[in-house]
Order: sequence, then C-alpha cells, then structure tokens
Amino acid sequence: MSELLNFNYPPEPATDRVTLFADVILPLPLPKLYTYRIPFEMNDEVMVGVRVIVQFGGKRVLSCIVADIHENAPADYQAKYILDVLDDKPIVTAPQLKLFKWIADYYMCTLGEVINAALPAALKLSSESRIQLHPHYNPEEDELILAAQEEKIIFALQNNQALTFTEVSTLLQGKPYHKYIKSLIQKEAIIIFEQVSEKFSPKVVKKVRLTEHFVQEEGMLEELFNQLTPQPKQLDVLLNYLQLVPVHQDIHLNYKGIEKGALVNNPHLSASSINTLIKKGVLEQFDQVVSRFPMDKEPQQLPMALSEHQLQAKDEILGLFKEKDTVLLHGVTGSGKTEVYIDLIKHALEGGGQVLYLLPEIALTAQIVTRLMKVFGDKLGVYHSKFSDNERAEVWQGILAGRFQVVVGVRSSVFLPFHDLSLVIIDEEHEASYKQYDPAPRYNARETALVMANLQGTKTLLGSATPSIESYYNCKTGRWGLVSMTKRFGQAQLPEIELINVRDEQHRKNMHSHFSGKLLGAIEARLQRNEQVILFQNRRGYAPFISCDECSWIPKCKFCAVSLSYHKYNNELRCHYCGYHERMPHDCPACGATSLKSMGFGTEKVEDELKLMLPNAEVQRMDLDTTKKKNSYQQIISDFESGRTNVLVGTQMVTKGLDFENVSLVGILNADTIINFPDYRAHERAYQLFVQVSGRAGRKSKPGAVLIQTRDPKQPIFTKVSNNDYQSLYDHEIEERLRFGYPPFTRMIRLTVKHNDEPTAENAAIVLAKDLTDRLGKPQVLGPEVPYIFKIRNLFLQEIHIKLPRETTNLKAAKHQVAQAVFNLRLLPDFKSVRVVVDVDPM
DNA sequence: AGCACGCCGACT
DNA sequence: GTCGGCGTGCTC
Repeated sequence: MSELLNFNYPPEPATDRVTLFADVILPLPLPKLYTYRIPFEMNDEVMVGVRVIVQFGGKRVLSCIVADIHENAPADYQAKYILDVLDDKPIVTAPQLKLFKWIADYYMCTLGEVINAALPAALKLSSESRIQLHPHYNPEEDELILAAQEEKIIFALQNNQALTFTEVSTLLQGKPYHKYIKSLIQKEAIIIFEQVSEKFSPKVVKKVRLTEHFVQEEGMLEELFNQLTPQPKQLDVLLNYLQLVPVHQDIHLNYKGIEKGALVNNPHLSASSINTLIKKGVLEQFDQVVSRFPMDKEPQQLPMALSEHQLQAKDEILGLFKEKDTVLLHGVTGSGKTEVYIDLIKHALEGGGQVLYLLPEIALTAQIVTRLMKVFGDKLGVYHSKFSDNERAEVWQGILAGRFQVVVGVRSSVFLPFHDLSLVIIDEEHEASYKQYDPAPRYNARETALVMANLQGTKTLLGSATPSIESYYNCKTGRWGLVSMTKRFGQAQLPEIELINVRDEQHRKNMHSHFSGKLLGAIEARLQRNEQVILFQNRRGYAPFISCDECSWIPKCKFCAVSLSYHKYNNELRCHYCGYHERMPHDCPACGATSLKSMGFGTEKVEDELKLMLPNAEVQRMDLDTTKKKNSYQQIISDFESGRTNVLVGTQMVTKGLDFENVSLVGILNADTIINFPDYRAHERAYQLFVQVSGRAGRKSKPGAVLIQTRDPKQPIFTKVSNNDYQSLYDHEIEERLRFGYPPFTRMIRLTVKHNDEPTAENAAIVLAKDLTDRLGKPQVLGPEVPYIFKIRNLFLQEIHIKLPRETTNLKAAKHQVAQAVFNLRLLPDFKSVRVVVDVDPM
C-alpha cells in the first residue's frame, strides 16, 4: 500500500523520521523501567518483546526486554542509544508481559526479577570483560619494564586475540591478577573491552553428501567407481554411502546427506578415508542445525479407554466448564486422574491452542513423561529444572514457533511464552513447592497459572487427592466447580492403615532402635513374599544433631542458629540452612570425652540400621543427598521398579507420583514431628503427607498396608487418614481458619527483617511494625517476633505478619502501604543496611 | 545486581 | 605514607 502511494513522491526527507524511545526491563532488581533511544535505522526492528542490547552504567552491557515504545523524550536526562536488536520477532509475548506485570505487582517484586526468573539463562546474555593488546603496543619493539606476571599475560595475549578475566586468573594460577592488569593498562600495553556473547548455541551435526557434480550428470557415479577402484577403502566409503543414501533411486536424497558419524560406524571404514574424499571433492561436509528433542516421534494413538468413573468425571468437568472457569478434581490416590487429564488435553487440542500441564518437581518423573510422549509425540514439550540451559531455551523457542502444543513442566513453566492457551492443568495443586520461597519473585505457580488462564480466557483444571483448604473453600463457595472421584482405578483398594504406639512398644521392650517389632516383622513378611516396601522419614542425614554424653555439648552452625546434622557417609556435620560443614570430631571439643552420641534419626540412619537388621534386604535411600547427581534419581527409581532393591527409604521424595505395582507396605517411622509442627497448616500438611504416602501402597489387585509409628495414636488426624475422610479434615480446619483469621479468610504477607546486628534487626522490626500498624490498623499487624530459627547466614531475623481480611481489604492499596512502610524504614539512618524480604501468601 | 566512590585499619 | 576493606548510592 505505502509503496503504491509513494510511487509518485520523492522519498521522505530524513528529518521527518520519528524519534522513538523504548522502555526496557533490565534483568536486575530495579524498581522501574529505563528509557533508551532507538536509533533511526532500528525503528522497524525494535518491537515490544524483543531483546535489545544496551549500555547500563559506565561499563556494563546487558540484554533486556522492550516493554514499551513511545515518542516521549525523557525530560531530565539524556537517553542512551540502544546498541543492537537481538531478535527479529518478539521472544516475550504480549500476554506474557501482562502476566509478568501482575506477578511483580502481586508478589511485590520488580519486573526485572520476574524477567530474570522467567528467561532461560541461555536467552539472557551479559557482557564479559576481556583484555587484548593495546593497538599501539608492539611487545617485540617497545621495551617496557614488566613484572614477571605481566610478561606472562602479554605473552599469552600475543598468542590469543583476547583473554577473559577468568582465563587470566587460570594463567596466573588463581593468584590476584587485578593489579597487573591495572598496571598494564597504565603502561598502555593492553586495553579492556566488553564482549557480549549469545549463550544459546543450537545443536549442530556434521553431515556429508556427494558433491553436486557427481549426482547431476548421468554416468558420473560409474566413472567415480572406476576412479576409486585403486583405493578400496575410499570405494567402501562410497558404497556404504550409496547403500544408506540410495542416490541412484532418487537424486534428491543426496541433498539431505547423512551424518558423518553414521558413515563411520562401520568398523572397517575410517574417518580418514572420508576426509580424503572430502579433500578430493567427491564428498562435501556441511553442518545442520538439529533439535535437541527428536522430531521423529509420531504419537501412537493407543486405544486408551477411560473407565466408567473416569468418563463420568470427564463429562462432569466439561459440563462445569460451561459455567465456571475453574474446576477442582478431587480424586483419591490411584483413581486415575492422569487419564482424565490426557483425555481433556486431547479434547482441548481439537479446538487448537496450547495446553499447560503443571506438576511439582518431584512428581514430574520419567514415568509420566513417557506416558504423555506416547500420546502427544513431538507435540509435547517438557520443562524441567534438570534440563540444560540450551534445552530450556529450545522449549521456549519451540512454544513461540508453535512446535509444542502441550507442555508438561514444573513451577517455572508458567513463564513460558504461551499465546493461545486452551487449557491449564495443575496437578497436585496442594503442593507447597508451587510456591517459590527464595529468591524473588516469591510467586505461587498455582495462583499465577490461574491468572494466566484468566488473562487468556482459558479454563483451568486443578487436581489433587488432598486438596488445599483454600481450593476446597473456593469450591464450597461456588467460585469453582468440584468433581470427585472416590474409587480407585480397576480393582485396587485403599490400603489398610494401622497405628503403632511407640510409647507402648518401648515399655514392652519391643523397639529395635527406631523400628517397632511389628514394623520389622511386616517388612520381613513382604521380603519373603518378594514384595516391596517404602519407608518414609521426613528428615535427611543420619541424625539431626549430636551430643556429648559427658557434658551435653551440641555442635552448632557458626552462621545459623541451628545444630549441625550428622551425615555418616562422608563423616560430616552439616548445616541444612547455609551448607556449612565440618568434619565430625572424634572427641568432644568442649570436654575431650570420646562419647559423642547421635540424637534423633534421619533417612541415612534408617537405611543403615535396616541393612544391619535385615541383611538380606536390598535397601536404597532416596533423599536430597542421594539424588544430587544428574541421573541418580532415575537410577534409584529404575532399580526399585525392576526389583533390584526391595526397600526404598526416603524423604518427601517417595511420597509423590511414583506408581510401583509391587509395593504392598508403606511405613511412616515418626509421624509426630510432622503433626506437631508449629504452623497453622501443620494438620493440613500432615494429612496430605500421610494420605499421599499411603497411596503408594497396593495398586492393582494387591491390597496394601500402611504402618504408622507414633507416640500419640489418639491424634484425631489418624482417624481421618484411616477413613480417607477429607471432608472432616476440611470442616475442622476451615473452622479454625475462620476463628483465628487465617487464609482463606485473610490474605497474609510476611515481612522478614534481616541484619547482622541483633539489636538493629530488632529495633528496625519494631519501627516497621509500628508504622504498619498506623497504616493498616492494629489487628492487621502481628509481631514483630523472633522466628524459631533466629539467625541464618549470620543475619538476625525478625518477622512481622500482616493479615488482611479478604472481603474488606483493598489489596492493592494495602500492598502500597506495605511498600511505603518498607521504603520509609530504609530512609532512617540507623536502618540503611537493613534488609526486608516481603513474602505475599507465604507457605 | 555490579561498579564506583569514599572513608578508616595494617602493611610495603 | 599507601593498599584495600566494605558501606552507600547510582545506573536511562
């Protein structure tokens, strides 16, 4: 159109070009956006959502996201120019930017922090300082007086174009190098420059094919044969190539060629004869960018018939979606919720669009991915923390390009660039791990996903066997729809739960260390029947602390107000809060006695003792310490699945998503620490935990048993777990929440004041609490109080809780008041260095 | 978050 | 006398 109109006119004069400015989101915790000027020649390239490179400060060069484009020149400062544009189309979509703004607002953090958490590291880029020889300096001729270390650096620079500081450090074997660099700059021997590097590198395979010359004309191949006959090795390569790529049948096959590796896989073909052929111009080598996620997986449309109950649930959900945006699927463990999800995803995809399937980290296992892969093939994207940066970036780009229609992922997948969502599924919606605790953004992926669905006009299905009180309340009030599945799939029955009174067993001398005779007997019985056992202990390490028998000395962390846990496998005392560790002392540093005893017990001790008591059992432990390595988690699972191990001992990790046919017994070693946690959610969490672990017992036809060791079997929670009576848990909890003003009747904000000086932390917290009380009213502000663990990483902590009544509070205004109070606090000279962490909806 | 500027201790 | 510690403030 414009071309036609312009046809008769001279080109527009340069002075008429508009001067545009871009507000960018820097990946830093800065409270506002920064405005840069767009160079004229980039006017068309700069768009909202693309990455641009800018200089920030005197030295740093950063990539950031364009959030807005306008013509308003900043009045009080000179805007710097955008240096470069990295993308030809937005990598952050408009709905995403909206969502990011919501996250920053709601969770009281900066947009930069959100962007930082959202973008896979491979899509961020930063500058790195490098040094190179000064253009006017010639080491051969100019004679400078250089220190030995400086000589070394100059010598290295003569052989390399440039060096990073890290490389200089290695060159000087880690000795301080800054002063040499400084001195070399002064002597004008080197200069520093910044280099921006794109981190994402596509995966490339080396391929070979026949040069065009030999395929274009008839008879060329035969001639080639004759020519190569004296070199049998090269002839073999050619024959092998033609066998794998039948060019004589279809010339076009040659274009795609074959992976160089595939051609050498034949043992008597060597890379050198291939290389000779390349040199001769018979073959040519080329690179091809390939996906890290193989594309050739066709969905296998397995005939997957839903059971009657599943069908019914599905129909109910679809029915409710007609009037509600959100539905909660409350299905007992083993009721087959996953099949219902899969069916609904298929249904949603028929109408086009994308589906997000959220799972907590520990429930996103290879088991579920394989299952989904079978149904959705290469349309499925997986987003997991164990993935490399490049893999994450590829999922991101794949969603933008429309390659992935279904994404199964963890918490951070709510940041992915969906632009056309048609369904969101949040499985295990009660899971606390959907909430990010540190660092900011302290967001809850469940709430965020709900907002995202809302922004994109999409339905959301939440699922759980043990819904959070808040979610169930939403159903009760009619805001959400509720669908229940009360039957286990197939003939599977809910397990029988039995309580073991540890106090009684102790009196009867029936305890063998931390195992009751009953539990040991039950384990042995399963082993004899060749069945498997899962044991749950909610504490890793060998013992939570050790103590001297003579003087009662207990080793504490130097930096945190906690005792050090004993880890036997590396004979270490370790702090679970800051990671500090030291060797286990041989004798008591306080009194010299050699009677250090471990107190309490963790998974490591359970594993250790069980191996002693049941020498025939193959025991494996699964906790943070045994699953740190990349594939160790998978290894443990597959060992258990194949029956190589009989008993699996673990923390939270064993409670989720694992379906093992052969597990007929689940043991909970110490139920009391879970129930008696000082927190308003303790009972809810205990119930969820017990029901989830119990759900691991007895799938398919074998009835399972659950043995719970406790000192307080009268706890009403056990009856509720035994009877699978969620309703009564809910009724009890919701009443307490109402009475004491907890969520869902209030919204909570937790402020943590931190300072390395204890009185400063305390005084700051008092001042802050006072200001908050003035702003929000007395009953809304609780504290300050010293948390149970009052010092972490050498910072003293104080906590203030704010409870905002849900019905009557203007949330936005209240949060503004909170932000003001925090801001004002840090204006006071005494509290300049006080840190305040704001956590909205803490868990 | 970096990085620069600025004001007080232990060292060539 | 200086090098260097980290406390404070700024970055379009």
